Amino acid sequence: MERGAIPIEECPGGMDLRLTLESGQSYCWRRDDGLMYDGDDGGWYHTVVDGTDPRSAAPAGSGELIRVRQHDGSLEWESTTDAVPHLRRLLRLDDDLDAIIEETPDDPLIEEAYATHRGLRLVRDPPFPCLISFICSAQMRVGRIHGMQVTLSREFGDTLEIDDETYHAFPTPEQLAAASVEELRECSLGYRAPYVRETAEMVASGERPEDALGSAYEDARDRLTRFVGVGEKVADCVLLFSLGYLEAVPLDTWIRSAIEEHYPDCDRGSYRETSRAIRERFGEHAGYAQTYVFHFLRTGGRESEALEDT
DNA sequence: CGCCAGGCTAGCG
DNA sequence: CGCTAGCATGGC
Repeated sequence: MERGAIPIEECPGGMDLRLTLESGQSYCWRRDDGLMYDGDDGGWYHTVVDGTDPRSAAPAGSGELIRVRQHDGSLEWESTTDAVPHLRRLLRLDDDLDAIIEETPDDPLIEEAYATHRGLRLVRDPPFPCLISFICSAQMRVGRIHGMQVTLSREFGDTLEIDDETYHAFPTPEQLAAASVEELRECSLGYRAPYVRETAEMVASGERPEDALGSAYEDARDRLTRFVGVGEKVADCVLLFSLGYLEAVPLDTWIRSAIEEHYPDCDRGSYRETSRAIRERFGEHAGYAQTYVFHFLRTGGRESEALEDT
């Protein structure tokens, strides 16, 4: 495997890998020890990325393994390829956190969240895994959403054998579309199983989530809701955590309670209008403020400690 | 046991 | 349009 390191100084505004990968925005990374939300700084995370153009008829098993940990002032990586461009893309290492925080409107809750979890970056997950993982997220806890993605990868994804270790890629649309609803239910998907299957079929037949790119924000959100199991909230998650719409603010139960408590004037009844009001309040990079506030509220304002298991 | 979790769909008025 | 019942599953 190739190896390398990216100094944290090259990440404007800093970087906290554990916060970034365990704050409930990405379900595309695994800890080596199999546990999320536990363990010390310095642990290794890994993911498998497409090694080929997704539009080509790629042969199975063409994925690239990327392993990374934060250690000694840098992001150390090991990979079957040059991981640097992948890490820059997936972890948004070029985002200037200082500038983003500076441009955010003055607000006590946002400022406390930024101060507590400094170094948390948004992610740029691959579109299909992001879409499926947030379809699975409906009425589900963060730890279990992660477990569902692990199971889906193990049951339906390609297998990579590297240095006597076994890694699983997230299943392709074709692989998930070929699964039966019963098989998906056995992965503890519950009533989300038919949603996942039907959406996988749609993507396999050519309607891809990344086709929303280029549309204005609300048009892109409307477009994503064509997928089965995708409403406005899940669409916002895909826009923010995969497609780079940094103004998206997913209105989940935590943010709704924050609106009720801290921004009651932003509650306009409908999702669309409340979304407009809170985006106006949070500024140009509203999605960054949302992600910090979400994690801050979900962890009860604590700086860092073990949260949930599985 | 009841309640809740990064909600959505279908069916109603 | 808006409103709501029903929906699987597991942890506390």
